Amino acid sequence: MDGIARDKRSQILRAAARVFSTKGFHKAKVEEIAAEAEVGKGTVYEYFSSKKELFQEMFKSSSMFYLDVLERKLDNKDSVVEKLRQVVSLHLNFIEKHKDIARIILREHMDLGEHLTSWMIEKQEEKVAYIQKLIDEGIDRGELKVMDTAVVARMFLGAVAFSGHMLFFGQEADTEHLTEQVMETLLNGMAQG
Amino acid sequence: MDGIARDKRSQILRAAARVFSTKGFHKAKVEEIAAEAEVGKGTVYEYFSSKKELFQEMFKSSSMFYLDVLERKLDNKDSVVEKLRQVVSLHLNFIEKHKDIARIILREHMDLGEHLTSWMIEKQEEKVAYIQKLIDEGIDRGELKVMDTAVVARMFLGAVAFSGHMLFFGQEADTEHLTEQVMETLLNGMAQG
Amino acid sequence: MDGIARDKRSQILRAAARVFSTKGFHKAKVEEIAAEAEVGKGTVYEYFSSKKELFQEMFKSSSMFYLDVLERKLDNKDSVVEKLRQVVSLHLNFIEKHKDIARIILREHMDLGEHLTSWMIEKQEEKVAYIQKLIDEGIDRGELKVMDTAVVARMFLGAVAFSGHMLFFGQEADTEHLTEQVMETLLNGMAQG
Amino acid sequence: MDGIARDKRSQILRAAARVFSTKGFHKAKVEEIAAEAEVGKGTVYEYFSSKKELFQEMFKSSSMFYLDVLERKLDNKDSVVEKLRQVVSLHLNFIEKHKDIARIILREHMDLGEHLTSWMIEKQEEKVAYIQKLIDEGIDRGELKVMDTAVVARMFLGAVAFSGHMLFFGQEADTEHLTEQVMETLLNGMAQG
DNA sequence: CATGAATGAGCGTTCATTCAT
DNA sequence: CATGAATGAACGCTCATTCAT
Repeated sequence: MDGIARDKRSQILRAAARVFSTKGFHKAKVEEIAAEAEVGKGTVYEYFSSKKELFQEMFKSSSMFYLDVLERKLDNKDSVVEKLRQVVSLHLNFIEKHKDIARIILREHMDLGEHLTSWMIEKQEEKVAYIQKLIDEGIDRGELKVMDTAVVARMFLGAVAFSGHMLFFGQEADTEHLTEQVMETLLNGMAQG
Repeated sequence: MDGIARDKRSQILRAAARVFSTKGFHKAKVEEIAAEAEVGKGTVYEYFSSKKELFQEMFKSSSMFYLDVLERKLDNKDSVVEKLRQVVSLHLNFIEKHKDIARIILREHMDLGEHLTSWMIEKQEEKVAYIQKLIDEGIDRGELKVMDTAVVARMFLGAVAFSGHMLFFGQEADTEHLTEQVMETLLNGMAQG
Repeated sequence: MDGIARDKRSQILRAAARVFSTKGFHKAKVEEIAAEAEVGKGTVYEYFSSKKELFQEMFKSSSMFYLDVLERKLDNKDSVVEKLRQVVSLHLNFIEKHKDIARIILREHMDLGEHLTSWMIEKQEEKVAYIQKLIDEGIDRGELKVMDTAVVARMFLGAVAFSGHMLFFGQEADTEHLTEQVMETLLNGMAQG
Repeated sequence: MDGIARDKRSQILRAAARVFSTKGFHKAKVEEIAAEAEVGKGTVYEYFSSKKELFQEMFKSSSMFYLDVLERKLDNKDSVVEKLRQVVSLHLNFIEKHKDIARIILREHMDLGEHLTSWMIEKQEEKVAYIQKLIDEGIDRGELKVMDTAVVARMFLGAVAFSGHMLFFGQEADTEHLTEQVMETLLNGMAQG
């Protein structure tokens, strides 16, 4: 009655992550999530007022976890380049380890109604802002070139996000190597000479 | 009796693009698409056997148009770098001009049932393959460094796709400038010196 | 433009018989009947005001044809027993030759809305009345026993109708032999001695 | 909370019997059956996966009930003639008491899609086989004449089924008397002397 | 708190019927 | 007369949400 199960709420949250990531928001049935969580259908509504809220909460707690790990690890890095490398590495390792949740984060552009979408766009913009701040810092320190950081921050995230697809579809599954490839290309470019 | 209305099929296709891009697949009602196209609900089913097929056809014709323009413009370019620049430029201009359709293409990672999703992933992988081929060619010609082209092709597309978000959310709306920024960063990297 | 096709009306009627008998009333599509008749869908409505009317007219003309043959053949028979034998024989031969239409007549108890049903019940009661009259005549002539003719007329038709199922499902396909069996049993009963 | 309402499932089944028998399969609306059963539309689908299944289950449980009564009553009869008389009597009494369900069993030749029809034909053929076995037994015991039992079994059922129409349309409503009439005619025939 | 039976709004789809050509 | 493109009323079914126990 404790230990693994801890409390019903996170039990449901974990089940939701599994089901939503497999089926997507619309195809996922509340009943199935309840079954997966080994609780009654009604119990889900004790903790979450709607399917939408359940999704948001699940997404929020996943992201939070993700961002928590990120910020903790980045604090003890000096060089911005190192920090960026950490972002890439963490992102790819996160995907590798939590394919469930990752599938959702990769799908961040999902089609969902009004508030939900705007809330997710907000979340995404937060991430952009975070990276942009990092790049700005890198320019100040002379580590990075002067660039349009708003654009480059988005490119950075896009490049990292799509490179993560390799872990799903590609044969390439070594996150270490993948991180190097991504950083090398982002830092020094594709051009010869 | 001609001109604007042209034929019902493309009338519906255009309405579908507008509605699907605004509401997403699941929230879009067939009835609303019909109303938007100024035809009866039944008429939609004269031309498309299901909502799913309507979506696919709309998506297909949009993509086709996009890829058509792409391939035509790329043929008369010599340098691979120039070709890649064209890819970026066309992508961003396409977004700028067809925000409706673009919203959908940007959402390419949507959650849709079985076949639909797999079909779209296929489409995406085609694009990856196309870019990868281009990069391979660039390496052969000595224009680009030796890289893991599978990874870099994805990064390239991710960087371009996300940079396009600027056109929706950012203040930056000059595609010319945006293209330069993106290419400069991708070719020469972010690192100083 | 003449000869086989004769006129559109009967062309449609024949197609209707084929399609209705194969699919039943509800599963039959007006469009399919039109196609089968090699006319446009709209043309059907030139001759019949609704699907229901088309069905009725088709049924009516089939029954009429059936009853016409019946009455003509019965006039030149003296004995009532001979007349009843003719009824059985004609019924079974009609089934054998026009399986299409027969399938419908066998299904006379179909589920159809209000008027249609009541009209068909009327038709059936007409047949009952006809047989009842025949049996009454037979009793008057001393050929048949005194019986509750209302009941026996129905039994007679029921026995004949169901025996006709043999032609669809059973191995027995010789209508001559079948007629004898049916008449023998109806006339002399099942009981030994 | 018990007694009349018993359980929802049979509540729906009874309502279905009433509505289907009045309107037939196609004209009956699931919503109306739900209303008749005083439950929500969705509740119907808690117990039956489709309208078709609801119909089948209703039909099955009706038939089962009918055949159960039949077989129980027949066991303690010695003479085959008595058994057949019981078949007739039970059939007619069943109709008299359960006009709802009877209307359906009388309509056994209904037009319904694929499986449903074939399943009902099967059911009918079972009944034929049952009667045929009975008649065979009667012949063995010397109670009945030697006849083509496949044909006669069908005739028997047809005669009984159609005689039952009297209870719906005719003035004759005394099942006792009706049974006698039917048996007398079937056993000893219509012919004088 | 926990449950799951009951609910009904909502939507995709069909197809008889109409009518402009 | 003949046509078939266009129409929309109608219905089966799903599933998020509620609430009596």
